[in-house]
Amino acid sequence: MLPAYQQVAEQIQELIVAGTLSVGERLPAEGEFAAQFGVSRSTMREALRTLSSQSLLQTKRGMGGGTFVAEPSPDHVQTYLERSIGLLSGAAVLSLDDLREAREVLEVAAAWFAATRRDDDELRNLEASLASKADIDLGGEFQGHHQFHVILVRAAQNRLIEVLALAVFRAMRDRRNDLEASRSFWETIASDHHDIFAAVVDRDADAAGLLMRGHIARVGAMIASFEQ
Amino acid sequence: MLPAYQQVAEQIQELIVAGTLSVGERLPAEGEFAAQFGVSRSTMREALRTLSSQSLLQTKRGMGGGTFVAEPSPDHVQTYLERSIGLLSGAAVLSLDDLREAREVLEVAAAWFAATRRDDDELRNLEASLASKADIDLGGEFQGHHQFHVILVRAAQNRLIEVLALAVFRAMRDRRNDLEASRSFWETIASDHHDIFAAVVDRDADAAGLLMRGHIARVGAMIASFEQ
DNA sequence: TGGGAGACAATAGTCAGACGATTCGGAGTC
DNA sequence: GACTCCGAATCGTCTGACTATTGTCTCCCA
Repeated sequence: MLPAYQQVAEQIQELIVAGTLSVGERLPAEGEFAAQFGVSRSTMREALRTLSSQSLLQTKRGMGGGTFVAEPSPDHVQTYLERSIGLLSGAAVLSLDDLREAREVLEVAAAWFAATRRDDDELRNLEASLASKADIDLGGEFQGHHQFHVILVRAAQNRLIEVLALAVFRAMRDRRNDLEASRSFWETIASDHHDIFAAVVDRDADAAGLLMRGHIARVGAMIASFEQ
Repeated sequence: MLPAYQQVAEQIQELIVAGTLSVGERLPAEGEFAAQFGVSRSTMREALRTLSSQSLLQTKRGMGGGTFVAEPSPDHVQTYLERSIGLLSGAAVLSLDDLREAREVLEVAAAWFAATRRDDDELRNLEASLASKADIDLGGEFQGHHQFHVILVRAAQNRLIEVLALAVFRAMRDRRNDLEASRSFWETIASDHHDIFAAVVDRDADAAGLLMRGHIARVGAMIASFEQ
């Protein structure tokens, strides 16, 4: 027998997923809603917490407050996914190779689409994230190194690929963050980014994809060697 | 000011993500734990519900029960992702093209890896999911049509790509399920699956990838035409 | 007449305490 | 030896009260 709060949560979730409750709609006040389901207010609150934490609901306090059906948000999904991949990776359910392959698949495609679809704004932002010789000289790691990937993936103009790619990318970055990267690591990255950028400028999708593939393979190999 | 249950939940989540609390570890009983954080038991329970619903914690009733740090599970992530993509798609945050492209990217890669890595067991299962002439004659839709993709993606031997690909695939399938598919739709699918299967048998990764790309493009186009 | 202060109302958030339900293990019995 | 019963630990549920937050309305005063 499932606990009541879980049964209630499932019923409400079905109403949301099926669209019976529409986005932005306000649910009855906790006490009233609890009565409708034949449970106490505390049980109802536990059910509501369950759904709020999954970004299906949203609560506001005070007069005119209440519980509302939340608008689906790619950002929430990305955050959740990033954390989950991090945990799975930490628990060795996912190997570094799993992450590297997934990242390659997603970001190669993103590079390909970006080369096809980029506009001038994105091109400017992309260029700004490239490392100059001086940045590298300062100490190795440069500020734009992750920004480059973020902008590139967004330029692909596919919100789903963006969410998946960035979640994998960030999870992989967090895994590397504990490690000491050499200066040549950063020089390789900076050089790769320049090449990819050039291909995107030329709208050469195949080249952009191939260069991204090589880039991720190199970065993956270096991270793997650090972990030894 | 964030509610207390949310603050407490965040603190506990940090302990889990940072690994201070390790997988399988048992937390203090609710009352005791609440006292440690200086809140009431109800507030602590709301915090725990928040984390349980994200599969970070797991509770067991009865003697020897309690609250435990849950083992990260790809299945939970896949379920959550599938539902989220469905909601985003329903709310028009993601277009059918977004889904189709993401699916193409992931499943083409999966087909490529599967052709390289498949073993004999997977080959047998894959063959069993192919439609016979008789299946099609019966009424169009055949049982194995989604099973084929599931087995193929698993044969790619990358749990992360599997989770992402199946979530996208299932979200797209649910979107189609409301529609009436013609008989030629199913015949095309059956024929494509046969071709892909042959390439996987031959360990011809490039062919498998190309055929899968064509397959998904065709299916996507047909779904798009139904939605008109 | 305009605006600010303050009361009011509706709502979620928090608390305390009690009792019920579930589960495990061990004692006792047939 | 197996079955039954009992007790303890824990989560699950309920009740009722109080607090905090926030939007609105009213009233008074400049």
